[in-house]
Amino acid sequence: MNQKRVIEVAATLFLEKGFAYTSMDELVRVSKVSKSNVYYHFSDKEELLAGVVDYWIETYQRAMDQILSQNQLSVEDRVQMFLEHLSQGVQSREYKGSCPFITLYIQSPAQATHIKEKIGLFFTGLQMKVSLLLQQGVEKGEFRNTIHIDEVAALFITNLEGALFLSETLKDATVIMKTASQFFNLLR
Amino acid sequence: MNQKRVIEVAATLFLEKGFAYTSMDELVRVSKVSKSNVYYHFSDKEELLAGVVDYWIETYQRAMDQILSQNQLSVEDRVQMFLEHLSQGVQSREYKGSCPFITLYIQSPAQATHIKEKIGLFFTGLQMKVSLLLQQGVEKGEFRNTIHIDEVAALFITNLEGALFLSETLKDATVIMKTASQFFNLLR
DNA sequence: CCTTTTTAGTACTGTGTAGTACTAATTTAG
DNA sequence: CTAAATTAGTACTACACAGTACTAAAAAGG
Repeated sequence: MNQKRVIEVAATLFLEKGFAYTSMDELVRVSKVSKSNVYYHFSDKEELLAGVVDYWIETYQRAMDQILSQNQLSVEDRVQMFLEHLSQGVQSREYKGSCPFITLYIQSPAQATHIKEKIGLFFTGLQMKVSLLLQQGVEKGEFRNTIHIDEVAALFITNLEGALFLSETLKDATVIMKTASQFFNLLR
Repeated sequence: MNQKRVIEVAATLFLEKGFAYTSMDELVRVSKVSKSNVYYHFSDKEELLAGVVDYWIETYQRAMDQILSQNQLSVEDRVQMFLEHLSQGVQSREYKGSCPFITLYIQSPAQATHIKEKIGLFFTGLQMKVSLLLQQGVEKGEFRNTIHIDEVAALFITNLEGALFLSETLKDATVIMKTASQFFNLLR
């Protein structure tokens, strides 16, 4: 079970200090798992990074599935609940690594192509989920039926990612909720 | 004039390989400027990074001022011209460092607070410029006059930054134009 | 022409850090 | 009970890389 612990510690260290600026020695110190044991589970630092990416993907996937499937609520309410959840995470990390995927993607070494691909796949999957949500919203009459679902879904995601990043640079998590509510405003 | 050359070479190396993954030795090799001369102009690597950030800020500021001030064109046309320009840059760098500011911000060492602040200021300045543009668009009747200028300006920027990042992960620059045109669609 | 600035070259230092080697204890599970 | 998996500890290696020291030649500028 040390493997899990190492990943969890690395997951926050990589966000708060950066992948390149986090040494294996520090990971050992913070996680209190012996170095030999760390290398027993992960052949090198890059493999650990891959594990961390998987960790964040699973974490976010779980949170999304849990919140977004509450079909009794309006689409906008569900999305806002999820964004509130994200917003909390950003603040609890003190605006470091606001979006784990942006942070890890950009900090991955150039040769770690499989990691970048993994993150790319996550976003294409995300796009499909958002499309389904918008579809629901249109059917329920929440949004006008003249919108182009897939394109607007892409717009939602670009806005979300940009909002997460800007919340970090501006140290202000409210942009996440504010820009989203403007977005929904424009869909009515 | 070697100072300028060093900055220009570093500006692209830092985007394409990453700040932490670009060694001063490689910079010396590529720029063909002697190491002693590099350190004559920049006291350390972080100061060079600051210079690179300034370089990108000036570059983008110039491009924006030049394109966005063509008042005879519609707001949407001007913005689309600018985005086309950005899109070219992304493709010419082969989807590495799509948005220089995201890339440099996230790759800066945690203690480089002045660099992060500089980028934060750039974005607040950008927000004001976009607000003015939207104002113009409303006055010209391009956009409906019920929109909340400042909040929608924020939405535009978050979308733009997100689109730049996603274009990198998806290796598809068209999201930049596509999401922007959806955005303008929603403003009419 | 003389002073200051900019440039080059070469060799070097020191340190941070990823990863290894090896032994041995402890835990898990069949 | 036994074999395999997991964990710890300690010491070590090898190397990349930021930054320095020093000398000296060009260039620029007044």
